[in-house]
Amino acid sequence: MFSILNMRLVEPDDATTRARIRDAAILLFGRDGFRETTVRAIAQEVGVSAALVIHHFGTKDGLRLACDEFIMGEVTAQAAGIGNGGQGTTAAIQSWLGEMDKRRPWLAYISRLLTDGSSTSSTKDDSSNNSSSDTSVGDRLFDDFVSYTERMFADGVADGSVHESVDPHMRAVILTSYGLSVLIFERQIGRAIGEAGLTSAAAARMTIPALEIFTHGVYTNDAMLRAAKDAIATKGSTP
Amino acid sequence: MFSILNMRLVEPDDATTRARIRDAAILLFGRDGFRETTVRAIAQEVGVSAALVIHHFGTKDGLRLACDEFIMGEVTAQAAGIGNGGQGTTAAIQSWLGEMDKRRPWLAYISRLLTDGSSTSSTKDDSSNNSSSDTSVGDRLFDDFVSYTERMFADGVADGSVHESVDPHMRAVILTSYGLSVLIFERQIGRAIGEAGLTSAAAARMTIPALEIFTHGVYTNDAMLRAAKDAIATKGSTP
DNA sequence: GTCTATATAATGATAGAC
DNA sequence: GTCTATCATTATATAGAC
Repeated sequence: MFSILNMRLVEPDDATTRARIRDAAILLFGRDGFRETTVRAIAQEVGVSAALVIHHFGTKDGLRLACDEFIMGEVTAQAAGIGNGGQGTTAAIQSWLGEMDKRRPWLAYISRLLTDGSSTSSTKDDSSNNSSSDTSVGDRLFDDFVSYTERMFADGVADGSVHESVDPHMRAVILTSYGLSVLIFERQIGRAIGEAGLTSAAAARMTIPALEIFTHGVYTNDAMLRAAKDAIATKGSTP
Repeated sequence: MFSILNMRLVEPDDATTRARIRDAAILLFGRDGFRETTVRAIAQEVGVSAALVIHHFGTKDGLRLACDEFIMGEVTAQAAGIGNGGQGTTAAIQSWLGEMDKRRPWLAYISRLLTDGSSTSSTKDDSSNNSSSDTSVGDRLFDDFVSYTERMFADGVADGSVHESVDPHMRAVILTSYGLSVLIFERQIGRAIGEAGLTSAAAARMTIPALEIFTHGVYTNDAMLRAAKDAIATKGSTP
């Protein structure tokens, strides 16, 4: 669920030079950031000339676009089988934790996608919507997660496994934000427990405390909640 | 608490050129990122020459350092009076929401601080610790929040207002990550509800759904939690 | 497809006048 | 303190041979 990115573990990886360049770019962009990664560095990583990189993708930004599209294609923003605690959930969680390490290079890229900004182009739908709105690829990814989360929790409310909320949409936004935060802060989280980033060990250690929060909350009473409701309620009348 | 940054609202702002340059730098670094902001752009924002910027701070990185130190000094990572729902909490929440807009430029800088990496120097303690560890300013900020959160929740557990956790440290790390995520995703969160970023209106709308989560959780039963515990427990024996 | 130059532009930083 | 050149470096991108 939150914090869970499930991906198709890509086809027998085509080893064309173009693909190898793209993969190296994803690695370096994800590790160092877009602006700080040079075309030369990517070329060197693959063992080709910088000119060849440009030859294949036109410009550095074209390469970035190709990386974006590849990642967006590979990421299916869905919550594995870890839906609502039904049977198979235990196995699904184990499988997810086990394959964590495999996915890490892509996770770093996704993290950049969400925080770096820019890169406004779309996969292929410039058709109807050419209004000024500059929704970046990262924005679209975030929105997809929100939609998915909202739908899933609506189902949960329907079958009684999830509490109702006064504002289901906002709750979905918040939970999406929380879930993705472990990607953004993977280095810090890892450091805090002596691991090198979001390793499977780190992910495993996070699971129980996180589920504690989402199962029981952290507060034993609703004093905070009531105080906040009062604050909001009286705000309009007393600015 | 989580997601709550409280700052001293700075002294009558000194209007020395040096300070004005630093403020402009904070604005642009926060808005566009360190690498993408040029010395010339900062100079233009202030209305001086690029050479003067360098004259005052030595290098661009020196300027960044000055910004880091300024922000770290201004930010007191503490949870306003919004501690445990005691009296005064309502007023504290209102005050926090009201001053939200004022703080936004700094929040953007802090967001960069947490995600941009680099900038390894410390405020003034290079003394004992010159071991290879590269703890960035952002890392230190994150760690400070974790320490603060952990301490606060330990108090909460002691006075009965907060549930115990199987792993209090990890819980603090997770809650810090969640709290800071609203900074990182301020643009996306704003967009999701038709606001321009983390305005006070957006913050207000977030408050109740967030406190719902931290008061009741989202799940109505502990099926997920039990499944996860099983997954972790059997993992060692069946890899 | 792939390479070796090379053109071009932008940026951080310096020198020295005022 | 502040400015106007100016330098040196780096990075993207092009040209054209193989």
